[in-house]
Amino acid sequence: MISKELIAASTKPLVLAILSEGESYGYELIQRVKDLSGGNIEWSEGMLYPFLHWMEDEGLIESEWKESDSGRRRKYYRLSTQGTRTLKTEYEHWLTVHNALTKLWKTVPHLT
Amino acid sequence: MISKELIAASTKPLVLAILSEGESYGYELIQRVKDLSGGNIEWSEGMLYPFLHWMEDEGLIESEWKESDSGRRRKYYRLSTQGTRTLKTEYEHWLTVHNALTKLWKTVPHLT
DNA sequence: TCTAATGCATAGCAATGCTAGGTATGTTAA
DNA sequence: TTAACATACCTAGCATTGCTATGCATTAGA
Repeated sequence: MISKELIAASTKPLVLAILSEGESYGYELIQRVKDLSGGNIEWSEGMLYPFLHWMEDEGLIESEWKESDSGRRRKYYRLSTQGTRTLKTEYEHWLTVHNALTKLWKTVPHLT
Repeated sequence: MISKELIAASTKPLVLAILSEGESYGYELIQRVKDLSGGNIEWSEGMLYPFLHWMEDEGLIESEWKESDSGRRRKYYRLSTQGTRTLKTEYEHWLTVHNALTKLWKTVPHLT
């Protein structure tokens, strides 16, 4: 069970990176991340929807209601210019921390 | 400026990994992490000390007051057996998330 | 026609992060 | 001498926030 801290830290970069591939909507994002992580990352709707609203308020993503072929209405999100920039800094910050951790892990016996 | 979410997610694995090299104390941990990260990760004392107390309560680390050669008293921490186990699961969880992110980042143009 | 899956939304409060403030000692420079 | 800085640890207290729990609506399948 992945800690809520790690979930909190990875949600923004994950959403931004997925949307960089093309538009998507809440429900699909949840499943995409579950798939990508082999079932280890499970977002709840109550966590993701408010977060998407917040990201939109921050100008990182833009939304549009659309009718899917099934007739169901979905709120599609896409990256804004600002979101694309933020994806890059999120990537850099993650690597900064990852590199610090990697240096340490290398010296730990029986870790890998 | 690294987000508080990313700081929160990385503090536990960083402390555990540093202590796996040998005992250390609060003030030194703060500097060690600053060094390791090229100055990008700056822990505050008000954040770290309560966290170390919490880790000790959880049984991840053990402490001992000692007199340093300079005559100053320091509270030295070392990994417990439980802490060593937790270091391993923290490592695995981090990699799970890191791998999911890496898959996505590979397809993003101009990211690297 | 009942259940499960899809799909979005938020009130409300329990939990918590960490700012801001405090204590104390050793060292260096003026 | 003594001021200033670095070292070293601690916590009260509360503003902030995460997300559980719940609700609504539609479509698919059994």
